[in-house]
Amino acid sequence: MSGYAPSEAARRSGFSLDTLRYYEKIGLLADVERTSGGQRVFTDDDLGWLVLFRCLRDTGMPIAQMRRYAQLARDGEHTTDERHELLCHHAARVEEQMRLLQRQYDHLREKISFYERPSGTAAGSEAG
Amino acid sequence: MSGYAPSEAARRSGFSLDTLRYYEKIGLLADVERTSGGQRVFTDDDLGWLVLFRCLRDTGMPIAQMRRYAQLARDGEHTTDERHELLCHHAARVEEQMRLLQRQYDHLREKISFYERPSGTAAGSEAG
DNA sequence: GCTTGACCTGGAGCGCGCTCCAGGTTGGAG
DNA sequence: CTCCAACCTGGAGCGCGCTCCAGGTCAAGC
Repeated sequence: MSGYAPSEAARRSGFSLDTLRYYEKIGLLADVERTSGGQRVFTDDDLGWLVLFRCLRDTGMPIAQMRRYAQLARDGEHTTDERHELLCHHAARVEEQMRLLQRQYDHLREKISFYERPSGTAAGSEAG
Repeated sequence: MSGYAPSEAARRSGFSLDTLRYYEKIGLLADVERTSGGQRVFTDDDLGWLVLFRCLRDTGMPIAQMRRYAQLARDGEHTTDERHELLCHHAARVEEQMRLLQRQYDHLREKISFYERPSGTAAGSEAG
């Protein structure tokens, strides 16, 4: 149930081995277990963190902020308010990001439509 | 109507002066006009390109691909099919990007909800 | 016991997209 | 004519997030 070799953790999380080591090195993952010989053993809990990191990374959170979040979580229950706030601020940024992406996607689609309509007028400057 | 000083072009495009120079240096902007003394003069057409570059950049297109598009446009009418295809492929990637962003945003919102619901069970591993 | 592939460490290197700098030139206001 | 802010060039440097490397260790299968 728990206790994954590095390669298995990489497969399940979608992060590379190097990235897993890197995340530990910079303090995103802390206290990763080891075998007596020193090889890493990832738990389900670690995997849960990795899922969260993927979510935050895919939504554009800088690593420094993920570190902060992880540190707060390690600091205990009394940091829940701050963690909550951190995630909410991030969510707001993501919403803005989604709006911008949608807007620029619409521009792109409009641009594409000029290549598809009969052969008419070139509306915006060059690049028709 | 046309003929903007660098600072004005920067203001209107939202790119920094350094970025405008950089874009010219790497061949995104070509044949930017100059005064007799060598200072740049940006045209409405240049501004149009910059608007396009911002759209492509904001949607995550790598600069190498923007260069390719710009070069094709300079190469003339017979490249319209290829340009169209390039933009369509990019649009498809943007759609995928939007889906991923939405999915991860939903995860994030779910995570946030655990901080907001009464005080119940910690569903996903740690980081509650 | 031996082999072999997965794993370890510390540290250097990379790819991207700018950003900054030094040292010199330009050009419009007064 | 003088001044000074805006501009020029070539090239170095940066911040991010990994990614790769050398040289060595571990552990499961035969």
